Amino acid sequence: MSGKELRRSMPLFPIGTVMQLTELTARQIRYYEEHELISPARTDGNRRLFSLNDIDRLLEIKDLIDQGINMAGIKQLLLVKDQQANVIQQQAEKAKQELTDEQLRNLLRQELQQAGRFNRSSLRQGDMSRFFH
Amino acid sequence: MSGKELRRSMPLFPIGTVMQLTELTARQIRYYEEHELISPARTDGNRRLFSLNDIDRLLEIKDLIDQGINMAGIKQLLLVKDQQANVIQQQAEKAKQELTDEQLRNLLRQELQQAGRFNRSSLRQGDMSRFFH
DNA sequence: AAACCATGTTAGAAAACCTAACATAACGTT
DNA sequence: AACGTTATGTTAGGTTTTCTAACATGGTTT
Repeated sequence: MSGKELRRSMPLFPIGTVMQLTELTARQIRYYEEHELISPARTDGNRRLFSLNDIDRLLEIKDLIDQGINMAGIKQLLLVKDQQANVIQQQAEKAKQELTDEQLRNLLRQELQQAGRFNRSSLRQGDMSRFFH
Repeated sequence: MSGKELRRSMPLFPIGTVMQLTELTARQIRYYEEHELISPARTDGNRRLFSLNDIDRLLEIKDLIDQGINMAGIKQLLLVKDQQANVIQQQAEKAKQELTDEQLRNLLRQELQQAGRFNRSSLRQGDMSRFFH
C-alpha cells in the first residue's frame, strides 16, 4: 500500500468539483461523512479535500442508495468490501512472491468469485476511468 | 481528441491544489497564464480550474524555467511541442486504420526519434503518473 | 544607470466552503 | 391516523480561498 495507493488516496479535490463529478449535493456528501461512509481529508483551513478513492466511494454509495439501501446497510457493505479488498490484496502480494503457479491460479479464481458475489460493486471499482485517461 | 483527451482536459483542480502538486506559487501560475503559457478554465465565479493537462504543462514550464528559458522561449517551445503532438497523433490514427505493418513500424520509429529531439520534455509527458495510479 | 523580467507582497472584494439549525417529504411503526 | 425516523433541502452567519490590481524588489540586459 505504498505506490499506487498513496496516489489514489491523495487529497486533491474540493467539494465543488466532487459535486460535479458525482452529481451529489454538498448536503449529501457531508451527510455521508457524518455517517462515516467517507472520511475526506481537510486543508489547514478546514475545507474538505477528496481523493480519487473518496470519489470512487461516493459513486458506490450513490449506487447503493439507488438500490434502496440505507446508511447503516451501506456502511456495512463498504466495510466488508474494504476487508475483502485488503485480504485479496495481501494474498495477491504474498502469492506473487512465494506461491506456486497452481496456487496462483487458485487465488485468481477465488478473486473472480468474490468479485461476483456482493452485488456488482466490484465492477464499479475504478470507475474514475470515466473521467481520466 | 474525444475519449482520453476529454478527460485529461477536464477542469478539476483549484489553484491551491495545483500549487501543492507543482510547487509553484499562485503568483507564478497566474503570471504564466498572463503570458498565455496555460489557459485554465474558470468556474462561474471566476475561479481558475485546472486540468491534468494544465498541470502537466505547468511541470514542463517549471522545467524549462529551471533551464533558464524565458516566457517567450517557453511559449514557442510549448507551441511547437503541441503541434508535434497533433501531427503525431493524427498520423498515428491514420496509420492505425489504413497503413501497412511496414509503414506502422516506420511511424513508431519516427515517434521515438521525435520524442528524443526536443529536450526530454516528451519524457515528462504524463508526469502526473507521479500522483496517480 | 535605466529598463526589464520574474516573482513577492499587500489590500479589498467576491466566491466557495464551513457548521449548525430548522424544514420537509417519504416511509415505517405504533 | 398520528408519530418518529431518515435523507435531504434551505437558510444564516462566519471563515477560508481565490480574484484582480497595484506596488516592491533582486537579478539581467542594454
